[in-house]
Amino acid sequence: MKRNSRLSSTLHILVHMAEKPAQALTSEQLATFIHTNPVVVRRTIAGLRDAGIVTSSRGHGGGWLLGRAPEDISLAEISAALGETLLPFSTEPESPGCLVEQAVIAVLDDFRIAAERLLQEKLSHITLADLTADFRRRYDLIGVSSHAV
Amino acid sequence: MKRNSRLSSTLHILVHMAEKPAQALTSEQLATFIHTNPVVVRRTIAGLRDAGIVTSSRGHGGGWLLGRAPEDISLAEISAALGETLLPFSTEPESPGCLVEQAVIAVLDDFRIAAERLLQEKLSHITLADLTADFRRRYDLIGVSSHAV
DNA sequence: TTTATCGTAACTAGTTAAGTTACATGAAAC
DNA sequence: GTTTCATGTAACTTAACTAGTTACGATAAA
Repeated sequence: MKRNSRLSSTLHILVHMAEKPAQALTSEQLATFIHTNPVVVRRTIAGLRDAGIVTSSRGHGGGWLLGRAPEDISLAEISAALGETLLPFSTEPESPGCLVEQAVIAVLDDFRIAAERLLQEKLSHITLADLTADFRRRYDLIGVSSHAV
Repeated sequence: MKRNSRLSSTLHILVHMAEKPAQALTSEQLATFIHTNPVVVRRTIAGLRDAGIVTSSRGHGGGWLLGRAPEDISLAEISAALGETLLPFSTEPESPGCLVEQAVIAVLDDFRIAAERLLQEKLSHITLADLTADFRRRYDLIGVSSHAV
């Protein structure tokens, strides 16, 4: 799993879970999907469990399941549950008392807050169901072309 | 200079330059503003010179000057010149051929492109002049309160 | 009781970016 | 023309972050 691909890796995992809604998938299985380690998976999606997006169960036959219907899981929630920051730049003061810095931070913070709200709004309209639908389309296309050839 | 604060540090520097439009400021001076090393400054704002946002001159009396009026320098240009990525997540394929991944990347890429355009648009409306104006307001406020006390 | 699974702490390794040193290049001042 | 002051840049060091790994306790089904 590369740097900065936690969101896409997590979505990858979730689509697989959505495709097998009745079957608990183990961290081991999920890890193979994104070519990584089971512990990394558990660590990465621990936040999703806390947010109710997925559930986990221990012991024999245990594993991971979606916590609710794919239509009710938005990318905004997933991103937030991962603790991802939408905008990469920081606005932490480094020279408290410097008026120039204060002005810079004020303007940048205004932008950051507005931008974050905007991105969150956009992400809240994309659901896991949209992703599975897109996957299904691709899957069916391959099927058709296989028949054709 | 902390991680991820290249944009705000650079803006800090630029406001100082805008406040002394006739005086070439050395990397040494700029470095003290943001508590770092002259070489780090040169490296950081090298891209701004290539973009014409600032100019530099060597030798005795040399240093850095704004390349044009603060009203004509937008945060969008500055951010771009720094090589900053507005959105932090990657959409690089890691399992080419996996339809799930393709679906995830497709949806995420659509979002990323739209979001980037949106952020850039917003940033293009904020200029260095806005920052200096904000600084001036704060500066004058302090002055007034000093008089009052 | 055994086996399969998650939860989590602790450590290792790889990557990135800042910080630093060193020196060549260029331009003004004397 | 020599000295001084600046940038440009390569090369190295250091610090921080994060993925990856190992280990083991807790839990639940067979």
